[in-house]
Amino acid sequence: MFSKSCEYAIRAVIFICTKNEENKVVKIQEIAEAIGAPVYYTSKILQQLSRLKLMGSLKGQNGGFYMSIEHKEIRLIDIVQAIDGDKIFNGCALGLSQCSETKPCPLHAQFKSIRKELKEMLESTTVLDLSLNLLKGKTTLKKLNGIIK
Amino acid sequence: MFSKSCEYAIRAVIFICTKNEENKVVKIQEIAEAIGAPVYYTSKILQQLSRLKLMGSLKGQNGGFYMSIEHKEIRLIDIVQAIDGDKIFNGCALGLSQCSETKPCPLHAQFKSIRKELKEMLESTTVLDLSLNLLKGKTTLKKLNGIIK
DNA sequence: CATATTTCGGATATTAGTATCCTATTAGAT
DNA sequence: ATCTAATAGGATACTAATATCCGAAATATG
Repeated sequence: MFSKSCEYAIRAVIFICTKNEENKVVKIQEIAEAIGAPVYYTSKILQQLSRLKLMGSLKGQNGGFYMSIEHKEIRLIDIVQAIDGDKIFNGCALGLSQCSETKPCPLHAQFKSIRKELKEMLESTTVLDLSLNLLKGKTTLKKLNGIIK
Repeated sequence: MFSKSCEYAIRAVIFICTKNEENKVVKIQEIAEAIGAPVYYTSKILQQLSRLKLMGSLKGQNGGFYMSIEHKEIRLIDIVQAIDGDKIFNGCALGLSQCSETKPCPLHAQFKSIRKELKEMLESTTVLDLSLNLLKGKTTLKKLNGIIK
């Protein structure tokens, strides 16, 4: 569904949200460890998100990544779009470039509602929503057990 | 969503269905040309499906691939599963191996109905359904224009 | 100011997916 | 029987995704 990069990105933003109350920054080392992803690779992905202003970053000592109040209102679709582009909800299921409403591929109709539901879900879900559920213990992220005091 | 291999596979089976009335076989050359896919690569994929009895094949002169009446009743899910496995409808959206109903990832609930709809669609759609729509001109496949007499 | 610590960004390595090539095998046609 | 046209299958090449490495830039701290 999503690329591995995108999975890492989503897991990372959720984790950062749960960790940083009032703009406290989280180091890449801690993030990668917490979400079970390779450190250097994760750093590349977060740099990308940072460049797009989907999260904040601070260089130097005591630096790291953070999600401000505004960042926490970011929708999942923005993260997905930043990393994977929009082929998931816009591209043809059979990979046909000319597929459209007027020239539909054989699966076009069947995929329509699925795409729609997926897109609406990604549009309506904020990073904050997900991080709150995580903090409440309703959901789990790799190695996150124990951060809830 | 699907791998390129899987896209080719689905396009191919649909095309073969539209072409072969009463078990007439279609050559790989014609199939690949019709669906706009590389010949050798497509042949590998169809060999895979043939080995799994998801379609038939005949060697030698006048050989090729075909879909018998029984093959036409094959569900899309069987093709997808054969090529891509079941991670699309069973795997965790965030790539977490331990994600489950009791230990859900932060996106588990949101994805539940999407997965379900996708799976049900793939389970209920037969290759024949899709090929019929194609023959009726309701849908289009690359370069298929003109085969409808 | 110097140092330590962190992200940034360019370069490289590894792996998996996609694509091609070639020989063997099969079976119809001559 | 031989020849020809097709799939089968092993081997190889190419490409994109994933993962790692390292030096540069920034910034807090002593």
